[in-house]
Amino acid sequence: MTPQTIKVACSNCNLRELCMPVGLTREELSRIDGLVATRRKVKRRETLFRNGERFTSLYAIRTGVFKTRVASEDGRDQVTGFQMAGEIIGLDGIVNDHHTCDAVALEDAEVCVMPFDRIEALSREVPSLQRHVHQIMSREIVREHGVMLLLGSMRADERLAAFLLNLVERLHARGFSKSELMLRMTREEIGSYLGLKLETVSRTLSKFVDDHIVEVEMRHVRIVDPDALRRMVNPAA
Amino acid sequence: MTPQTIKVACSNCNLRELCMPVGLTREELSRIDGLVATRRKVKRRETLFRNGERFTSLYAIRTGVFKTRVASEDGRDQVTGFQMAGEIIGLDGIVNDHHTCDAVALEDAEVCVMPFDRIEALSREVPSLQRHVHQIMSREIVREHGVMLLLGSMRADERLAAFLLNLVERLHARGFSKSELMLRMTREEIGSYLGLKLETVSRTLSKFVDDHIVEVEMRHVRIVDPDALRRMVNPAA
DNA sequence: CGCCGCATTGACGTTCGTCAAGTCTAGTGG
DNA sequence: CCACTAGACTTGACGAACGTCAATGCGGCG
Repeated sequence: MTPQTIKVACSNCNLRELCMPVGLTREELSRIDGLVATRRKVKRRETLFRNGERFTSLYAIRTGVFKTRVASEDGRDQVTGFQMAGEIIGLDGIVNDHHTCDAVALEDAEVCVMPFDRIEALSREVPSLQRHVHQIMSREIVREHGVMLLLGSMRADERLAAFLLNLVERLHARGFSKSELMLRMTREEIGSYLGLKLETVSRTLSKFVDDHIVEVEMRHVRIVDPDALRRMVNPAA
Repeated sequence: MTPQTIKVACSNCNLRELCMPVGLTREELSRIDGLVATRRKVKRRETLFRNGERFTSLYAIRTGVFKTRVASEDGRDQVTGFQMAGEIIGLDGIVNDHHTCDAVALEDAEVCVMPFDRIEALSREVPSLQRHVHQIMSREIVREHGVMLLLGSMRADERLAAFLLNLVERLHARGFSKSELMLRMTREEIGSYLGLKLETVSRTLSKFVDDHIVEVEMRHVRIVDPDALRRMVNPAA
């Protein structure tokens, strides 16, 4: 076994508790080591894939944070999500064999490239991988339901509260602080995701600071009163 | 072959050009005839499944229109989609073995019940079915991206225009008119889907009538100037 | 025939977007 | 190393779009 093959093996990956191999037995895990064809580095501001490009692979994020965005032919665009280590992107490309959104690295990043025909072939042989692929897609559908609820029925402060709680929770699952986070995206990108203008994001953040709910120094956010944020998202609880 | 088995066979279904069997060969089609365990009738206002219920099956709509909705613990709820003949619902339940939204019939309806373990088993044996299941899920993800774009960046009139065009296009694919449609949902349900209040939906519809873009008689809508609607959704084109 | 849910319309208020000015920061090149 | 610059962020004043509240009309169902 060369160092190279060790390097791209899921069975050795420190993200295996979060990523593709979750819930697989040791034996299944070794069977899916062939999933990752290669790794790919993506520099800050560069795209992993773009709207219109041919779909070939799903990507598991190893390091870095991405945004995905869709655009209508006129200038309008919408950030559809922010993705971090262990999350899978590219699912949009399956239906028409071409991607329908852009994936842009918000910082230097690295992904595992998983050719989709390999995923499908292995899924036929490893039922728990098949189930896992279905779960990943279903999870994305459910996540988007939540975003629709947010965009369709929440005020600016509620949206931002939900956003911050979601980010810090996902970071915490990756071993980072429960209360402190470094934003990898601009106010404008946050606004695009939340259906707000950047000025509204900025003003709302400032209001949170005034209310001693968070402390903000540019991209660095410390959540002082998480319960206040939770009450905004869900007044009942 | 009893009449009963004929009745639930995909290979005999008049929706096979729209539904699960799309793109399958005759031989593959006969292999998936076992997919549908049974049919189920759902009366107007009744639910096919509810948030929290155990997930067992996907459902292919044979007749009728459904809405799906998510709710937060406080009263807020959001219609996440309207589904009609040939479309598949229940995908939200895969990830956690429980449904996370409600599916409500907007008129008396009938669905084909497809137990998910059967779908997975057959998918392993029939690659084109496997591919098709993946496409259905990916299509739902892409659809939701479009809704996010709508909710995040469009004005009320643009949202309503996009909604009407989308509905009439899907109805046309099912053999109905290109320009006339019967709404199966209330103004409030449309508003919930579009992130608007029912009064705004009503006012915006009235404005379309004043501008000779549509004719409206309660639930009955006739699209007089589809290009005007298209220009609202996409000013560039 | 009467009732109730659905829809329309108007008056008014709130929230958020727009426009503009000014500050801060990080990165670049002298 | 520092000055410069472009991009990112903040803040204020104002206006537009949409929500809220309320009155009224309409139509289908029992």
